[in-house]
Amino acid sequence: MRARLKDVAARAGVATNTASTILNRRSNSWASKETAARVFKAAEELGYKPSRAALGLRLGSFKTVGLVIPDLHNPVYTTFADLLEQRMRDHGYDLILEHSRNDLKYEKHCLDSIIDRQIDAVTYFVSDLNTHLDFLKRAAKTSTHVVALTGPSIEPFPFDAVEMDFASGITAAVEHLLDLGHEHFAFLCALAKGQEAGDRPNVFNQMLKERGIPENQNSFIPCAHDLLSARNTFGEFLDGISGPKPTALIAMNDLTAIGAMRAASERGIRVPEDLSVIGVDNIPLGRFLPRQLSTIAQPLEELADATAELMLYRLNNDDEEDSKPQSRKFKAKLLIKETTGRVC
Amino acid sequence: MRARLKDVAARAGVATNTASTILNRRSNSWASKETAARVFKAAEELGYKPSRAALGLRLGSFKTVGLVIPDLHNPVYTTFADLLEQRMRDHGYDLILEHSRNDLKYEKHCLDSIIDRQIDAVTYFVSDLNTHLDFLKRAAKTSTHVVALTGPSIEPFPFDAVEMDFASGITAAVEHLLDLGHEHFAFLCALAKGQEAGDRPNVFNQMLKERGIPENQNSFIPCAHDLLSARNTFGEFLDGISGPKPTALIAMNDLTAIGAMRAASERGIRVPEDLSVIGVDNIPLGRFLPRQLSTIAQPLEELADATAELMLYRLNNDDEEDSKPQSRKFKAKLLIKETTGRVC
DNA sequence: TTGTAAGCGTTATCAT
DNA sequence: ATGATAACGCTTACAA
Repeated sequence: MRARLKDVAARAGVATNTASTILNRRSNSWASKETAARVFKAAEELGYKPSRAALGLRLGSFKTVGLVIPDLHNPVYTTFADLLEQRMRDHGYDLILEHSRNDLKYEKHCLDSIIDRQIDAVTYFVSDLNTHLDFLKRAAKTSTHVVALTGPSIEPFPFDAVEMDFASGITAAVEHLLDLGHEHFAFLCALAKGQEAGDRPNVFNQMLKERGIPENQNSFIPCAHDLLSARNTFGEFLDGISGPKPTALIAMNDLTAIGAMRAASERGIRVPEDLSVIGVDNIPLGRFLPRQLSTIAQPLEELADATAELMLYRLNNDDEEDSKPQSRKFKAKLLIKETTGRVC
Repeated sequence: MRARLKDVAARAGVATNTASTILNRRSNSWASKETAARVFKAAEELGYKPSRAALGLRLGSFKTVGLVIPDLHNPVYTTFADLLEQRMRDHGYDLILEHSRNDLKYEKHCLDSIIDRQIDAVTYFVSDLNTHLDFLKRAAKTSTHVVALTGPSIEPFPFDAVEMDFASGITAAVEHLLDLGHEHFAFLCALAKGQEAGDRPNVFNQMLKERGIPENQNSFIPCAHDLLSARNTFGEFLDGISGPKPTALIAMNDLTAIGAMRAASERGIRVPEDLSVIGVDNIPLGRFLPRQLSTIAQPLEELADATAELMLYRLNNDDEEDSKPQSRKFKAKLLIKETTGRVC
């Protein structure tokens, strides 16, 4: 059987609590060096590890934070998870990773599971604010700290948030494509299951209209988050198109950009000669494709830093519940690589 | 504050243990429908969730299993993790995912952390058997069940194992390349930090020698697991080579194959015209590259099935500690796609 | 310096 | 049918 503190104490010939005090190097321990040494030795010999269950029960915390990502297979999220884990571990917290499979229903399940576990804090990518406002409130009730990873909000966000603004990056991308002479655009938008496109098409159309491109020269193509869906959706779009094909594609994430490029290549469409492609995320993989993927980059390290910082602040100031929600804002940057070119 | 069972009982006007019995639908509960309904209602209203900490302490288990993967950024592992998670969740177990960053030292840390958490069972990719034989023994002591994901072992493996045999797949790959007329081979081998190449080069040389290719026409190139290392290592190899360049490359995993192909493309070497490439793993991504990646495929779903099955068997038969270790064996299969071709 | 005892939230045993 | 009570392993006053 697993060794308990009691066993360690017995073997060292002290009382249980004495062993506890010594092992935790509590300041009120005036135990003799000798005694302390005996206890450490006993713990070592027995391979003693404190029971997380007992610790959790007694201390009311597992020293663990949660991260819910939409997609375990998208490198942008695993990269972020990795970064955040390192930062939290440096401060003595474990990170539990859940993934919601790009499904709003399942996301709710993940968040519930996080709360169940009495995790100290959670951070997650907010796909739809309304859907989760009730979660945020419930989390607040069980005193689970939340840091939301979200788009920019106009009103002050009612919870701690790391806000990522893609708008300027997308605008820069469009303007860069216009400079290259492109006039026919496609916009591939990865949507979670159960998520609506919302006003994204309008935003896109509006942006182009302001720059002299009429609405009938733009195509808004909703698809799922995975490679296969991107390939199929964009492929079917290409096959079904009647007028002139788009010469420029902006994909809402790098992974779908890769899927779309495959669909193009299957149809003899060359990138970037026939089609310029810009993704979003700047996943490491993008730099290792035969053509390095042009992309709108998220500053992942800074996002992880900010997230860790906000979490740790709450974790360390558990008392001051009333303090104002904080937010950190970041902007995406256009990164031109090898999948964009002048229109032929 | 979070609602406790005591609160639910109070609100329903019953004793704590009665509430427990009812909520868990224990068979000895002869509670009246009325009482039961009241308890369920109270639990609902209070948003009652049992405390994992208390449950863990009382039941001695968290109904959780662990999976340690070498690399969170390699789709083959996240795919496996996803599959295993689904299967375990179907049987009421949560999956905790750790990644050891392809570092033998850190892997040990991960495994320790798993044991610490009083997790019921753990499965992990054995990179080096000797390094971890002591872990396996220690796990046995704390009655943490282990299923090892490992290469084929000659002697019966002393623990439950899912054995993956790549040898026949690699042989098939070599023979296929020979059929295509290749005579100069490179072998890119991803090694974990702290891991030795062992007899891999010899196995490789021997296999080719038996088929008429002298040793000086083979290159064994060790590298790390990541894209960047693969690109740099293979790039430097290409730059430094004096005699004829290899026309065939077998990379020990798809990710490094992608990195190596990038290095080739940067040097104007075309795939497959100038260089045939075969990876290992059959990651989904491989099918969405401009050239679909030829690969040696692991049957991931079957591996996940087998792993889940072995784990669940131990979990459900906690008593029969003495029963023999079991193993399930699988073979990799060659999958020819678009990155292999006749030598020009 | 060390020991005693209470308590964290739950389940299980035994009375009632 | 239901209720007291002990126990899981640990920390932390407080007493000695």
